[in-house]
Amino acid sequence: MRIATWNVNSLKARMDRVLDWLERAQPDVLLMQETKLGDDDAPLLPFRMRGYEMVHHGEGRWNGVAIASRLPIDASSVVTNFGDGPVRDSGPGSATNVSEEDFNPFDEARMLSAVVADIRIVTLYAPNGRAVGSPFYTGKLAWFDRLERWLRDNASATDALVVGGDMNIAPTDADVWDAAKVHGGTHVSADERAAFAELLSWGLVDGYRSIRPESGRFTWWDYRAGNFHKNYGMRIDHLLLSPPVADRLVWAEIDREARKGVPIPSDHAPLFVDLDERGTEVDAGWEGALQRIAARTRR
DNA sequence: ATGGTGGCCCGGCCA
Repeated sequence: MRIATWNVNSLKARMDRVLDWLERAQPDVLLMQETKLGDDDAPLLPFRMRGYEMVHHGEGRWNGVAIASRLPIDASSVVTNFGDGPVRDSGPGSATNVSEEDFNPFDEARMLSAVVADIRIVTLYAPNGRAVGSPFYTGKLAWFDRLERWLRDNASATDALVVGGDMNIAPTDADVWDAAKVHGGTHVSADERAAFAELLSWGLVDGYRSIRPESGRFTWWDYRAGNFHKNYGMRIDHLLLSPPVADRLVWAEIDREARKGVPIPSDHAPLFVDLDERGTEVDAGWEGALQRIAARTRR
């Protein structure tokens, strides 16, 4: 079973790239972020024609998250915005921006979850934060607090769980091209990294890092200044796996090819994990599962 | 050191 995540930076603008990638990479489940669509504009039919159901949670002009799956999505399991109610409409004709004082990441379409193949999938688009210490940064940290509370209240690390997406956090200095150059900025601050570490201490495993120890592997590169070609990037997109899922992990990869070419693709590359075909029931072998994961993880 | 690019939709915001 292949589970992927990709910040597509406008699903409308990237439709051809995304559909081509589905054909090439054959993910069973694709978590998407920054679709920049309202739900009424979600392109359900083109995905359906390729065998993928899609659930979408959007607001119009910005943000927007989705799950596409060629395994059945349990419609009764869908959760949006941490179950906290509707998000704002940022589509045409609506207010186009909010002041710092009015910024509230919970007004925005950043969280969608559904159960697929007995695994609870969570697709996340974390706030960017803009500048350390700004209200947007404070809101980012509050948003991670809400995520952690939602996990505590609605899930257990003994559940089969994949929490993925554009987290906008590079967990360690090995996840950025130059720690000195990014020091002081968002994505790498101590508080953001603590929020990420909190997810791991709750019980989630960083799927990619758990089996890929090398530095210099990124999921995002700024469009500007030829950063992609210089590999000036950050590993800010993640697939965090609860132990029953992590125990099935056989491979993880970032498809850098998808960041290349014309017309220009998203500034993020897709990340995927491959799981073996065992089920996710590990009750009988829980300790063994944890030991296998620990033995495999090299940090 | 600054500014570089690309999405939204058409002036400026957001990443």
